Amino acid sequence: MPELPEVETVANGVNQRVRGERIESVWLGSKPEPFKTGPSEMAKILTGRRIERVYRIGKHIVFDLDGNDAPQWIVHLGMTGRLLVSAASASVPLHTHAILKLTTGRELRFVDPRRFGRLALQKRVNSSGFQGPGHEPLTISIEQFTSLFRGRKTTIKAALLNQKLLHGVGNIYADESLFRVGIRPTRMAGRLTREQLARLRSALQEVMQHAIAMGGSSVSDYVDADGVKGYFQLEHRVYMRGGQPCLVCGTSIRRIVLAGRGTHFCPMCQK
DNA sequence: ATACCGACCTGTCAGC
DNA sequence: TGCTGACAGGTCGGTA
Repeated sequence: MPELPEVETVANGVNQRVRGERIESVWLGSKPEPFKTGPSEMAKILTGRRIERVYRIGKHIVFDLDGNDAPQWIVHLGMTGRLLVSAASASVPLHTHAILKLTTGRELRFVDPRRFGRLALQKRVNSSGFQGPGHEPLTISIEQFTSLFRGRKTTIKAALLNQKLLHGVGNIYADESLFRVGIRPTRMAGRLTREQLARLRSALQEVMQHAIAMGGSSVSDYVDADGVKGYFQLEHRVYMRGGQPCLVCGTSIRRIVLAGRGTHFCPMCQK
């Protein structure tokens, strides 16, 4: 489900609702567990901690916890993960894998039907926290951005999805940003000009900032921390519009499979 | 080192 | 109505 704008929306929403609260008790269920750390160890470490801050790095949601040498709690939503702040009396959805009971009586719940999501504890190294695998798309400089793709013998679509280069870009925003700059997803990343890459960086940042402002894209079951849908899916110009007319020129939008993912583009507008 | 491909899961929808 | 297959926003491990 979630890419950078959706994860940002969820992280901000959770931060506003649970920042400063203490974790009273922890329930971790389901098998096989979507946990990198063993569930009993994770529950033990989380219990009693105060949540100091919740924020996004790449597609990861990072929980800063109080206490000396406290690890960070990392949540990855996978494709269908949700992180909800609910009243304890609210019914527990199917596929709930974790419940953190907070001192205010509310619960932080992790729900994930497809179980592609992951929960992990991350030790701080030299007091520096979780860094993520790649560069942050919203703040990367033009210089850094263009150097990421230099000499790369793969398609620009695959390169955009590679989390070790940029983290946070997923299938929707890769397709949407490439459409907005008129670049075909099949183009070799290393063959793009510096000028094209500079425009791609701007388009990626604009489309993601716009999506954050609209609460993310709700394509199937994405919702924020209150269970509210985003609206950016109404702004999609190519994603999931295969066979429909291009909004700019009217040509039928093509859908192909690239890097194992559904890929959408306008054969007229994108060269 | 780098890149492709299938696997991991469940749910939904189109087509028969 | 009910079955089957294709597809879904992500990542990982094995293989080339």
